[in-house]
Formats: sequence, structure tokens, C-alpha cells
Amino acid sequence: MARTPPTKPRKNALQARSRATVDALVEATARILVKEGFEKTSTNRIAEIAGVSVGSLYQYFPSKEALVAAVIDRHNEEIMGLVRAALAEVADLPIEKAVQKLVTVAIEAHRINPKLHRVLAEQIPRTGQLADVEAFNREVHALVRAYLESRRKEMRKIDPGLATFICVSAIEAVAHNTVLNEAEVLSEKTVRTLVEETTRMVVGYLR
Amino acid sequence: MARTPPTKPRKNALQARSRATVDALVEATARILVKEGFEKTSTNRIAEIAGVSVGSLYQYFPSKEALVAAVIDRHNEEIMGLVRAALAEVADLPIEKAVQKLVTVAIEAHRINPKLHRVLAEQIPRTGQLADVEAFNREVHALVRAYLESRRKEMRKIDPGLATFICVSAIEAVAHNTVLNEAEVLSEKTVRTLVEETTRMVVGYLR
DNA sequence: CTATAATGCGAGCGATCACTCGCTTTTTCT
DNA sequence: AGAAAAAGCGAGTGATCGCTCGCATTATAG
Repeated sequence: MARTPPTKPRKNALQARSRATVDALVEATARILVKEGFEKTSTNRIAEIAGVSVGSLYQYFPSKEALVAAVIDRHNEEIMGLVRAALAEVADLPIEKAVQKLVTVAIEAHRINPKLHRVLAEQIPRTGQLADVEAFNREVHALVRAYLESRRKEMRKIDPGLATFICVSAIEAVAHNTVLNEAEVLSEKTVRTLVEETTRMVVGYLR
Repeated sequence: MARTPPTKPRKNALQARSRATVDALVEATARILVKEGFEKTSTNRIAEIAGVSVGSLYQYFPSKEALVAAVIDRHNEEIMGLVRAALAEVADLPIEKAVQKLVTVAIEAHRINPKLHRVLAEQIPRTGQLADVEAFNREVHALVRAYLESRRKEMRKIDPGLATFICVSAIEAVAHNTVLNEAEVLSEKTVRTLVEETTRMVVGYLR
């Protein structure tokens, strides 16, 4: 009895050039999403732009959804990198400084790739595996909550979960709307004012 | 020369039962969106659920997009009804009371039809005419800004446009995330706490 | 060098879907 | 009652798209 069927079922297994293929596919997907929008992003087109055949595409990604999910994941990991670093850096700082840093990072994170961010926010139907952006959100909440709990003395009496929810919602919304509305051009001055004001609101709320 | 070509080109013209047809189509679209999601929402299915033929559908709606846009519009008009009423009611009230009312209304507005709201937010690609949710947003900003300007004396020195942007972003985000995360069950107590806290944050920020 | 596995290819299948067209039924007008 | 306009119908069309399959090419192992 032959143990291994001649063809491995699907997906993983990357040894040398296949890595490049996978990268090219994810990169091509991101580019098409940004340049042509979600509707024009077909698997055939992705393969074409990646300089790869559709067959190869399906060797590594079981579905179109999986490809888009990979793009989302890559982008979210970049953002989470900034956020994790900021929260580590801020752990020993008082609330005022910490919030200022976090607001700054929130805006920076949204500016990593604004066009992609916009497409992901506005054009990708959050369905099936694409719904899992939530995991990142939970991590952010957990990290912020841990910080707030460690600084309880500087704050008024307040439920940490609730405070986290309100602060994260507010900061995220300001950053998100800023980047989506002002399009690409955001003067340093504007950003500074925005950070100041948002920080003021959040800090005022916490104590 | 025949003036009127025998068949009117498309779209409007409603005299009696055709009104019911149009309503049934919009209603069916909303129901399918909620029950089966955007992906399953095809024009054939809409016509079927509305108890109408595809042909009739295309007499009144030039495209599938137009149908979804009608659903969005209807929902937004309901929301704007609440918001406009609240802002009128609040015009002569001091900031504290006004903000409290506005936060309450923001949550109420998101709870008009939470399931539909979720689908519209998460599954509808904002593309083409669907991108025009922005008009409602602008109206909200204009209304809030007008209120804030009329109450300048109670506030610290602050740019009205910026203040409006931050306050509306924060309030909207809290309401949005509340309704989307807590799913359907929201105790009165939770809502009251949330309103109190958000109000505190915004009022504290404004003065 | 040869055998075997890994990777790559792309024509084309099957299914879906938005939308049209020729026709029937209902309503309105005179 | 008769004519004409309005409303309604639904099988069918053309196009797209996700995905498969049989085969070719390249890399690795013995």
C-alpha cells in the first residue's frame, strides 16, 4: 500500500522558489486591491500580476478568500508591531505621556498604508475567515487594559474593561477617520494638534 | 413624429400598485441582506422573495447597486430622523444635558435595526453610489458644529471644526462598537453606564 | 544519470449572476 | 366598449469567475 499519495493534498510546503511564488501572490493581491479595488480582484488577475499561473495559486491558497486574508494578516501584523512596541515602551510612563504616545502610534499605524487600509475597511466584505480581524482587536484591548490596571492609582475609580472599551474606541475612531478623510496629505501640524486634543480628552476622562 | 416612444426608458413612474412593488423590493432586499448576507443577495433572489419578477425589478431599479443603495438610504433616513430631532430638542440646553442626549440617541440610532446595521457596515463594499453614506455624515457634522458654536461661552477656547470631528468620531465609535460587540442583548443598566461615561469624557473634553 | 518529488502551467469546466426582451395582464382614459 | 399606456412576467443570454486536472518543467536524492 502506497503510504503517501503522489500529490500532497494542498497548501503548505515551501522549500525554495515556492516562497517567492507565495510572496508574489500576496503582494499582487495587495496591489490589485489598492489599484483596482476589491471587485476587480479576481484570482485569474492576481495570478497574472504575480507572474504565476492560476494552478500555482491554488497550490498555496485554497481559495480567493485565503489570499485576501493573507493580505489582511500581513497588514495587521505591521500595525500590531507598532502597537506592541508602543505599549511596551509606555509601560512605566504616567498616563499623560502614555496616552499621548498611544494616540500618536494609532495615527501612525493607520498611515502605514492608507490606501490599503481604506480598501480593507470599505470594500472587503467581512465574511467567513475574513471576520477574524477581531482577534487583533482583542489583543489591543488586553494590552491597553493591562496598562490601565497597572496605573490604577493615577485614575479615578472606574471599571477597567469599560474604560478600555471607551478609550480604545475613541482613539481608534479618531485615527481611522483622520486618515480616511484627509486622504493622503496630513501636515505635521495637523497631526500634532489632533494628538494633543485626543490625548486631552482621554486623559481628562481617565482621571 | 411620435413624441413619446411606446416604452418609457426606465425607472420612475409609480401610480398605484407599482408603489407596492417598489416597497416590496426594497423590503425584500433588506431581509435577504440580514438573513442571508450580502453574498447571497442576488437580483433573482430579491425578486423571488418580493414576489415579483426580475423584469419588474429592473423597471424600477437600474441595477442591483441601486437596490442596495435604497436600503441604505432608508436606514440612514431613519437614523437621521432621530438625530435631527435630538439636535432640535437640545438646541437650548447646556452642554452637559445636550451631550448626554446625543450619546443616548447615537446608541438608539444604532439599535434601530442592529442586524441590518451590521451587514451594511461589514459586508457591503462601499463602491460607486454606495460610497455616498458620507452625505449623512456631513450633515451630522454640520448640525453638531452649529450647536457647539452656539454654546461657545460654556466651552474652552477650541476650534469648532476640530472639536466636532473628535466628539462625533468618539461618540459614533462607542455607539457602533457597543451595538456590534454586545450583539443583541444590551441591558438598560449597561446602556446607562455607557452613556454616563461617554458623556463624561466628551463634556470634560469640551470645557 | 536516473528516479522521484516538488513546483509550475493554463485551457477549460461548471456554476452563478446581472440583466434583456418579447409578450401577457391590468389599469386608465375617453 | 375600445384603445392605449402602465405594470408585470420569466425563460434565456452573455459574461465572469472560482477552481480543477492532466501535463510539463525544475529541483533533489541516490
